Amino acid sequence: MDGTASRALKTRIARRPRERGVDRVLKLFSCLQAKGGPVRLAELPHMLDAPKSTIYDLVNILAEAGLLEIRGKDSQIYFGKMMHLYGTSYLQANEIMARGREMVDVLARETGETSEFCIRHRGKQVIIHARPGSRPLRISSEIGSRIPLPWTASGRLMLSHMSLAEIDSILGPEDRAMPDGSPVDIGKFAAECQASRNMPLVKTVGMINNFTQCLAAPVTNAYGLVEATICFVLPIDVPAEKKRALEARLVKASGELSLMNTESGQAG
Amino acid sequence: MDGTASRALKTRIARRPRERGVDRVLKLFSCLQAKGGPVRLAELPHMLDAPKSTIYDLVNILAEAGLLEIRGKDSQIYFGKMMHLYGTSYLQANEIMARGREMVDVLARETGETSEFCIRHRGKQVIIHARPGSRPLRISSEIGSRIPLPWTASGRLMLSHMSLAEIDSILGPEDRAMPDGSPVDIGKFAAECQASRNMPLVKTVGMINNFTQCLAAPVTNAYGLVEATICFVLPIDVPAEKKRALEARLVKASGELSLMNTESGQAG
DNA sequence: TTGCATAGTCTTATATTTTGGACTATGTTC
DNA sequence: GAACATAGTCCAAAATATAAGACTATGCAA
Repeated sequence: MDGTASRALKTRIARRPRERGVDRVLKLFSCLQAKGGPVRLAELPHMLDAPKSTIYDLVNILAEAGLLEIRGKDSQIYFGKMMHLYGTSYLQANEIMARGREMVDVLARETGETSEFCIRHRGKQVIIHARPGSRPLRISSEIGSRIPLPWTASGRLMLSHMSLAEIDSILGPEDRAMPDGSPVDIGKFAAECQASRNMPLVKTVGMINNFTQCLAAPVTNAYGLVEATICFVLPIDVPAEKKRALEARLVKASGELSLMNTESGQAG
Repeated sequence: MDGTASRALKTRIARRPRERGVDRVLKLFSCLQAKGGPVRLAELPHMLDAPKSTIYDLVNILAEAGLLEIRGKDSQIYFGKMMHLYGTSYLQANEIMARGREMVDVLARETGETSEFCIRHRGKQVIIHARPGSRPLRISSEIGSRIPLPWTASGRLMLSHMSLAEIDSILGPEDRAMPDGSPVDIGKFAAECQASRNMPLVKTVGMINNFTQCLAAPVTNAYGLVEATICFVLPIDVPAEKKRALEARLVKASGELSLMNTESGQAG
């Protein structure tokens, strides 16, 4: 009506005067996850930059459904029992994830090193299970923490089957800078991803910080796609021999987890 | 405007011409949970009695957010990785639930009997973790299955702190009939609930069917409220001595799980 | 008690989501 | 290849959810 781009504007640009309930809900979940613990209901509208009436309405609906819980006289909000139940259902339907979690526990116990199980969500890797090693050094690997894919070995594995265009479309603006702020060269990064295709193990040394290195191995589904990675996070100065042993152990773990059904090898 | 009950009608009666996105999402989750596994996307509008366009739209949004996953060329829909992550966050914030799950595993291993961990959701109990016993008999205790509260010992415990009015408001129409179809006497049921208050153990024999009995013990939070129950599901003919031993074990487990902080005894 | 701050409820209008249904795409059968 | 079945996309209109903000409730301080 008013110009050339009226349709385009309509899609998703600029924060519109009103936002969809579902979108608000997704942001709410994401926010709670980021916080890592209960948040006061009265604080949520501010945190989400959303109207009070909307948030009170939605939270009540979600709490009624058991996806959220409201606790105490100051109405602390956090995930609810149904969220847990649905999450459990996911695990039951995805054998690979359930076994990955267990494997992390086994590896950490066996080796004493910090072990993680990671998946991809959009342009980031998400740690869905982790077990700290017995070393004093505490490496920041909280469950749920998100790291841009270009920062990690895991990230390269999880993108290894994708084209440059796909990779480019997946990375958000905030995923295109390295920890030191320097921009990611997408072409080079995509090449690294593709180079890691079918590799049993990828290592990055000092990429996130100067004190740690990471060993990552792919966990593939029945179609041969990398669904997750299993990793060790190690201090930079691990003795060479120990490192070699850890690498071998990780590759073995990866192989045990991966579902490489020969029959479905050419199904995808 | 048009009569006495216009406000009341506006609230939730009759399926309105349109339904809210959030409500559709909740029904979708519930439906997937009930199915217990992936459902074809094209089938969902029919299953949910919802318009195609709406479901396709919502599913895409939820899949993009990682709460659902779309798999294969026939677009199988099921819960996604983020659902699992959020569910895990719930567990981390609710120590009691995490320990309850572990305890079920311990009890089942130790005794060889079917053990369950249950919570309440509206007028039903929901099994959030279960471990089948070593007996041949398979009792229907799938994780996620829902049973009306009046059918179980657990149900009585979980309502034990409530008044008749509260109990009445919680039970939906479908929760007011026993397995044999006979209606529940709410007054009598509420009395039974209140009688189970502070009981370390409640038993029901042959209530759901004639072949099983159930032992249930309360798991209370820091405020002394019953947040969950831990149970044994046994065949009707367990030797008396064995039964006594199981009862004792369950009470012990219940005590270990329950958080009865003396300091917060009068906080609620 | 008054005044102030924080929390939560309720109402009404408008901006937008939901919806029906037409349309396209894909695959299967004859 | 035509006819059909199934799956998925797109559009414009109507119905209603979101949002703004007034309002009430609660708690605390002076």
